[in-house]
Amino acid sequence: MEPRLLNYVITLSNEKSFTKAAKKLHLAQPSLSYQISKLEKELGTQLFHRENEVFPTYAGKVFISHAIQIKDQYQQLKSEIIDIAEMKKGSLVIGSLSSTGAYLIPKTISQNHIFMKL
Amino acid sequence: MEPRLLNYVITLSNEKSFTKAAKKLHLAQPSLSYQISKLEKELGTQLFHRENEVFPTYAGKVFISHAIQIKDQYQQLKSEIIDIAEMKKGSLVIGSLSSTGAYLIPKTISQNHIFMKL
DNA sequence: TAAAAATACTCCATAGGTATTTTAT
DNA sequence: ATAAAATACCTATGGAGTATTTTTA
Repeated sequence: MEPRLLNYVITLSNEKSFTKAAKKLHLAQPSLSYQISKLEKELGTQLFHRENEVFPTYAGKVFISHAIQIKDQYQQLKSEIIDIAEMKKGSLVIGSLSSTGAYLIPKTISQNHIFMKL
Repeated sequence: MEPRLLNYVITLSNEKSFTKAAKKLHLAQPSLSYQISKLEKELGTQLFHRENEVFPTYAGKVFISHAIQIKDQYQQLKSEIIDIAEMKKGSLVIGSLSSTGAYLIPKTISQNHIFMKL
């Protein structure tokens, strides 16, 4: 169950229509129908009622509340890693008084296990 | 980035070897190498050092700590939904004194929005 | 009867496999 | 020289598209 699917469910719940949700997701309507029904089969329960409106079942509501959390965590993961990646490319300039700095800076760096590329 | 991939990273970090991790994951070694390097390209940073041992970079460590949390949440999501699915299939027998029960039970059920299939 | 969802099929992207080469000790 | 990772190539599963049918209000 990929995070893409989580988004399908969340969007369908907001739009209350396969056609509208598919449009928002830049997806063909049958593709969305297929993914949702495949997921429902996998879980062994319906996630949505299809009556005059499309709306989440109890299981669907539980699914959605988790889905939102998982989506957030993915987002956090990605942005943290990207920050680290950018950091590696950047550079850090440290300034200090020459008298104390000449001794203290190398010592502090080495004691804190910072990897240096000179 | 599918949850399957999260597991690949976690396992590789534990096994400290592509060959061993691939075996644990019931995967061919080149498939694992491919997935990891593809992920590293996508994120723009290495997740593992490949020296005399395979071990996570700083970015790798951050990734893994998030990955574990996300995996857990997926697990929770799945088991909660499956519980609900099973519940639907089961049945609940309610017993009571006939005098009070005849009046109180239907009233209580209706007031609590429980769906009944008789 | 007119809309929205489901079904049937087709195609293509990519995950994963096997064979092989490269690298590092 | 050996063991492990990377690369090259191939196959097949399944995600997504178009066309169509079914359903329901």
